Amino acid sequence: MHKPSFSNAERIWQVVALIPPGKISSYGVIADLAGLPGRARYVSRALKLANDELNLPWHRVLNSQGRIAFDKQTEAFAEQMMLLRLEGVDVKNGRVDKTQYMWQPDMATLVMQLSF
DNA sequence: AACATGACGCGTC
DNA sequence: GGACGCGCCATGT
Repeated sequence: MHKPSFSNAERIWQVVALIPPGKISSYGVIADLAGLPGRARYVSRALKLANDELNLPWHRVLNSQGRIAFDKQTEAFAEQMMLLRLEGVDVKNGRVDKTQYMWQPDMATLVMQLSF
């Protein structure tokens, strides 16, 4: 077997980087798109591990209910809500309307944009 | 090798 | 809605 070109974390980062401004996705969906079904938890871990200089749009990743995953009273929560609002996403009570904002990428385009 | 971590998801009550 | 249990598993120590 060949050594994989990218680690699981790197693949997750690649997918997150594709979420367009004004749209959101979820940990579970990102895991699926990265070829890691059932590993939503690893997406959160990978985001925590990511270098700031990657400039990932981490704020566009919410939980499966469209809610910000951080506790309401944390700095991270406030920052994520601010970043989302800056790009026009309506956040109410730490939650966004998934039917309105969920990123629904075209598969063919997605495949072309990913390196793995 | 064993163990804890992790910004999760889903079903059930 | 909320609380709880369980599945998930790469990574770091």
